[in-house]
Amino acid sequence: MNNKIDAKYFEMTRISKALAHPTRMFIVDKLNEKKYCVHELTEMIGADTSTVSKHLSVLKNSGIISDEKRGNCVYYNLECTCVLNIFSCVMNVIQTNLQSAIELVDNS
Amino acid sequence: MNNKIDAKYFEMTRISKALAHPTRMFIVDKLNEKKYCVHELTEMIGADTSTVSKHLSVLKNSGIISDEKRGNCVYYNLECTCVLNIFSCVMNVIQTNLQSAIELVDNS
DNA sequence: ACAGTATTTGGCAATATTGCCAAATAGGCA
DNA sequence: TGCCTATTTGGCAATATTGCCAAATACTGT
Repeated sequence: MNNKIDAKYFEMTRISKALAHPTRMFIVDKLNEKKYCVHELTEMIGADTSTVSKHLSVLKNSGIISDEKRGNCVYYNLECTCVLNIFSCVMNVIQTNLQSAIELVDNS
Repeated sequence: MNNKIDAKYFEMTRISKALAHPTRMFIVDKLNEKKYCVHELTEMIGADTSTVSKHLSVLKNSGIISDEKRGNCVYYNLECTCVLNIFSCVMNVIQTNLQSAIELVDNS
């Protein structure tokens, strides 16, 4: 795998890396409902504000969400709802695995 | 975020974590063509066999791919093609970001 | 059984991610 | 201006991921 190909796939991991944390998955799920600001999310998540802020920063840098300042608060918005495909994909994987397990039991 | 909710989102990161590496993205992309065995993939990737084997193990444990022994070789198969949605999602994110940048320039 | 090829596993050092605290920055309001 | 709330950033310790080497395991063919 040469450098160019590696760069291509590295670019692609921007999305998967951004989603590779429970808190960030939670945030994406919540932002699919409506816009939330940092302290609202922080309260729901129950971590330090700075921690949540950094998670939001990761999602923003990957291009999945955007921010918008309203007075004292910063509201975050889900830009790419396509990432929600991951959610259904997870269900798909779980079901596929269960199906394999069932067939294994049936054939024994 | 209580333990139960955290467990839910942690479960969901099984997929995103598995895809959060360029080599594993490459493998998924390749397996979408056809089944490949470890030494074929190793040759394409250009890393140590053990390294590739461990990447395959990560993908397998997440349920994305499955393995099948044929004689001396172990062939891997893409079980959940839905993960390919990530690929188009990446393009989507890139385009969305470009669009925002263009609007920013136009309005200045 | 033996040699050769294919793959996995254990171990370890290098690197990356995470989460908290403290401090800095920014806006609202008296 | 000064105080309060909201958010971000720097720093650091704890943890997780990664990649190579060496060794173990498994199968093929002689």
